[in-house]
Amino acid sequence: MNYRSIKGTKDILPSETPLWQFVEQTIRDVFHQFNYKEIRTPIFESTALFLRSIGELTDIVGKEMYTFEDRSHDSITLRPEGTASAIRAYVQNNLGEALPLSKIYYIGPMFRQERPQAGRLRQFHQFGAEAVGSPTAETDVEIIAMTIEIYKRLGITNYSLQINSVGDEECRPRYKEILKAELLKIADKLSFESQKRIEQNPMRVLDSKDENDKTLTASMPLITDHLNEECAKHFERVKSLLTAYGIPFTVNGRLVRGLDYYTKTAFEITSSELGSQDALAGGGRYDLLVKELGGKQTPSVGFAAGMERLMMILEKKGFQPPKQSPKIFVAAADETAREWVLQTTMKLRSAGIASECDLLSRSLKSQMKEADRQQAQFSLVVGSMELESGKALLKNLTDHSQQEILLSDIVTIINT
RNA sequence: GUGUCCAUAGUUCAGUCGGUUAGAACGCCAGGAUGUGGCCCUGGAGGUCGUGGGUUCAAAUCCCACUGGUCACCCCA
Repeated sequence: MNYRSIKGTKDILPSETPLWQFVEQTIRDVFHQFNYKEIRTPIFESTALFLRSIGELTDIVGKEMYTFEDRSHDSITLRPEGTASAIRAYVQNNLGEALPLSKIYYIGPMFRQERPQAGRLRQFHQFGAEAVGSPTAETDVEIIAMTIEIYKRLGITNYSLQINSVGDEECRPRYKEILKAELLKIADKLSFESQKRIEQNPMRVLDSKDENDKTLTASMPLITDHLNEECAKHFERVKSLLTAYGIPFTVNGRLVRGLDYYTKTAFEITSSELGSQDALAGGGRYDLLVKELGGKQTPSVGFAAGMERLMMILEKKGFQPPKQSPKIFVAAADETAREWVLQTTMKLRSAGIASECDLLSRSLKSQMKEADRQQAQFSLVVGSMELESGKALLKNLTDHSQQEILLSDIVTIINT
């Protein structure tokens, strides 16, 4: 094999696209029912946008971005996530001037250069939504409820929702100092990775998977106990609304997301059906990002979710998307009928009926086999006899029944 | 980026202590008294055994490197 797709990228084959299309349609249906409108942004942006929004110290920016210089020597990056582009577009196009609240969604490919593994690709697909312009807890909960509605709609029930509040620009730095001081006391006992994080990203240490780190930090102060009044109130409101909506959740005071722009609410949905990459979706509030990217101070909430991970669960459950098969296969019994068959197939298609006929000059038996393989609902065999009499047998391939029909009526018969 | 395991028809796999024509199932193609699919029967096509080196009289089989896949770490969708 001479050429292969790039490591960590995958072809989505004709046998798989029906599932993709079905899932995408379900997602769009939910978004539209929550009145979110689609935004489509370019899949590459200036590198600076991601540095500024995601944060220079995050893993995404530090070691995962596909960054290159184009022929004009501009630094370009393939988007590693969707929020930065969406907010850039929001600011650039002054969407905030047209409406007090913009509810937008996106769906498409993202790129991160990591070592591939189960549930992790270099080109993967995310869907997500942003509610730009609302500070209320009601909006946080709408975003969470909408995410969950998508999984519910697809019959995925085996997930768990974890929430946290990561504070705001006032209480988070204060908490970070307290935490840092505690961590420094035991720094030499922590894992190498955690030691590196104490200075720049101390909250990450609490999120470490290292067993030893976990026990060492078991009694460390949590951000949820150090929120200022506003953040604490907001968090309480989120929790009580979730409860009121009947959405189960657990509070995880150690939850930190991989992007620096989150404030107040952060959440993650995980599934035990997945491998060690078990996050189905994540999101939260980002009240500072719009201003950071040159817009007005605009409180916002959003989430992003992985398509592939969602589909891994559906496949595991044996989920079958609706079939995309022709309604009728028109077969030619002999050479004289071939032209009629072609024309009739075209006529059926023009009438909006998915139809197929033989293009390989094959025997009638082969044509019938093809009709079966394609899972056509009906077959119609036409030869010189039928052309002469103007009648033919229409066969239902599911229940094997046949009925004689007038060739001139074929379109209306199939249409009913 | 580090590590694990793996690499044989289109697919999933078998292939003994290295031994000469590399197999199966499914799929694909063609037939089964001359114009009807699915099941069944018969026949057929299809593999430089991932690539390159090495050991050996002899390598799909043993060794090394590379490439790719896989899973895990890290991190996350």
